[in-house]
Amino acid sequence: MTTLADVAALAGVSVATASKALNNRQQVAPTTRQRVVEAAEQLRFRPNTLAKSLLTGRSGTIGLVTHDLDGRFSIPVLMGVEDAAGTGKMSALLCDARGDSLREAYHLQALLGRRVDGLVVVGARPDPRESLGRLPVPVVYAYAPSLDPEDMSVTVDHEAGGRIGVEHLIACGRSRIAVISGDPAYGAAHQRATGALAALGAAGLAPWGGEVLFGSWTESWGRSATEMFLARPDARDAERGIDGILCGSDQIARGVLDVLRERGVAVPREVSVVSHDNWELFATGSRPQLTSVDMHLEDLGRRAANRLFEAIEGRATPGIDVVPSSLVMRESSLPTG
Amino acid sequence: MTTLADVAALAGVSVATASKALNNRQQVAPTTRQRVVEAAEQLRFRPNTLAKSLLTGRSGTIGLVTHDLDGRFSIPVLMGVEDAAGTGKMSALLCDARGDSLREAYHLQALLGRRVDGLVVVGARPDPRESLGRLPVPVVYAYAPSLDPEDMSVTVDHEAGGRIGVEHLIACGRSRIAVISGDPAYGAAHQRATGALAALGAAGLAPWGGEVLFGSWTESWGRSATEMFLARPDARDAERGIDGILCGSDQIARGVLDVLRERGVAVPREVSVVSHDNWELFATGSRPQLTSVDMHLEDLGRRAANRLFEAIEGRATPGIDVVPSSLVMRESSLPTG
DNA sequence: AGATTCACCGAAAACCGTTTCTGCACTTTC
DNA sequence: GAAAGTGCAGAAACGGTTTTCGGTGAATCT
Repeated sequence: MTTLADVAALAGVSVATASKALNNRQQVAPTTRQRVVEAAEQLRFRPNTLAKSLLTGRSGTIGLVTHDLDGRFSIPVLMGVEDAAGTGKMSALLCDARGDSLREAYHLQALLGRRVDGLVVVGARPDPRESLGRLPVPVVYAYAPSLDPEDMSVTVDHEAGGRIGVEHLIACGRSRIAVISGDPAYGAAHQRATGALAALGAAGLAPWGGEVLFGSWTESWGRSATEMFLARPDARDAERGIDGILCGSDQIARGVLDVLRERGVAVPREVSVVSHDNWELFATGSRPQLTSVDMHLEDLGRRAANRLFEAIEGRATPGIDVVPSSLVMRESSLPTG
Repeated sequence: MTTLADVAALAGVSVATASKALNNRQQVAPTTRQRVVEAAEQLRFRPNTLAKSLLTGRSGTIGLVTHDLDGRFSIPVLMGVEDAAGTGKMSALLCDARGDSLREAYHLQALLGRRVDGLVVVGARPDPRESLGRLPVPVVYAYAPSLDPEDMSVTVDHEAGGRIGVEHLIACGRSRIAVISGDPAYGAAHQRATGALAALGAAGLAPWGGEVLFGSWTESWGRSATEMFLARPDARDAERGIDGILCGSDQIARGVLDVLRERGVAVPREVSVVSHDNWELFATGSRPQLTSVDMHLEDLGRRAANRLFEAIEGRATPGIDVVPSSLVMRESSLPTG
């Protein structure tokens, strides 16, 4: 690897001058600058970031600790962070703790040893997590917020997501709306349900069947729940039957659509279906394509990164930042007018 | 951040002794070593990796350049690399070039500036890619091999995958096997088909319908292809009809299953279905669950990383390393006996 | 007792590549 | 001929780790 000294030697100047020439500083004659630049190109000189880090005390790297790299939700967040870092001359060190706090601690130590300027911790699920406590560098919790309100967190507004979904169904002229949520062990399942119930209540409605159903995030649960609904005597009644279903995830919706199709229920004419997550592959692969609530996870990742960069600059902003969701409309819901 | 000097001061020794104590060197009395270790723990001392890197010329980091972070196939490879790095005291700097060679070049420069010890380049699709040429550090191409045979590459044996799939169907007692491949723009689509045809030929068979169908990797194509097959007059003939289908991907298989189900074709009794990729979510969410060829991508990533580490140690091994696939059996194929 | 050996430890320097501070020489201007 | 400015080089600093070398004291040997 060529060093600045090599460049300086080739250009016939001192390292000091070479440094100034390459960094567009004053006190260098244009011809000299030119000679240095040419020498640098000729030698394919790349300044050693590590050495600079020593001077500035900044490594220009952030630690990216994830908990389910193979999961559906971490990746978009990661992409957002990586994108924000790349445009800001920062690089991200990737670590996968796989949900294990021991692995997390191990990676944390390794990252601190590398003198990362900050950390983004991406949770495996949206429920709040234990804080890492005071660390020598700022930390932003993404997706899963920290339990400590003094920490910086960026997360999703699941309640608003549920509300948006129902409001859209109502706007489609639906009023007998069933709600099939996901795994009750997840806070998000409840929050989405709460938002949905709030929107129903605001319109003077109650969920079809009287209550929200909880199960799991799977297609299989979507199928079971739908069969349970259809088993009720008034399910397909023209006046009192279901005319809309809000699903806790695209996978659930996928199961729902399968059963509706099998039973000859027309979607969206007879029943409109709206789901959460907007997982392209599921949402566009199904028949009909799914209207779904998008959490804007990549945006969430970008925000997390930018907040971290601000904190590194000394402008920390404690508290939870909530990224609003929005609806992506497709065929499974039929908007009126 | 605490330095070695702080630790030495607290332990009442010199930095030299503290260094020797913490690095298990000779010339330190056991009691002294103990004092130093305790002081280090008390102060949460983490040696500055950057400072050491300057001395040794090794940064202990590798660059991880991916081309579709949100894609299905990069992630498992990434996980494998990250896992191998973590156990080997290395860290991975993540970059997403998003299929753009300009972005790739930019990230490459940034990584070289950070003095990474090596690079793993993960392709977006399995087709061979342009070599990056001679770089000051070793490079391993993962998933998408390099066109230059002197480079180090680790990739998938798609032909064997196709063979394995057909051999399994034959072992299930099937002999009238249709092959629905994916996007013909992908080499993998052809290689999988070639392997399938070879296995059929070895058993004295030809694909049902006379040829392999190419389309895209989508569910929609799986549905269309199946409908085309079923539209033939002898499709469901007891003697000459289809009794097995090999699909180019789980998504295609998903579409295939949907149509078979709609048409009342029993899977696996009447027709056995085998697919590629073993994407858990698709393979286990379908009815019946899919038998699928697994590419062992995480293993591929681990191999790539380990080969890179060997190259960094000076033991480079040019050439293409092919990771064998294997079958994961589920309900969609009915093994006999 | 005096000499020798040895284990243990500390001071100081080297080291990595870059930036920046300080000062010197030379030129231009009044 | 003094003052001001320009262009450049030398050397320190950055933050650690490691190494070299020499010194201390205790134990062993003569």
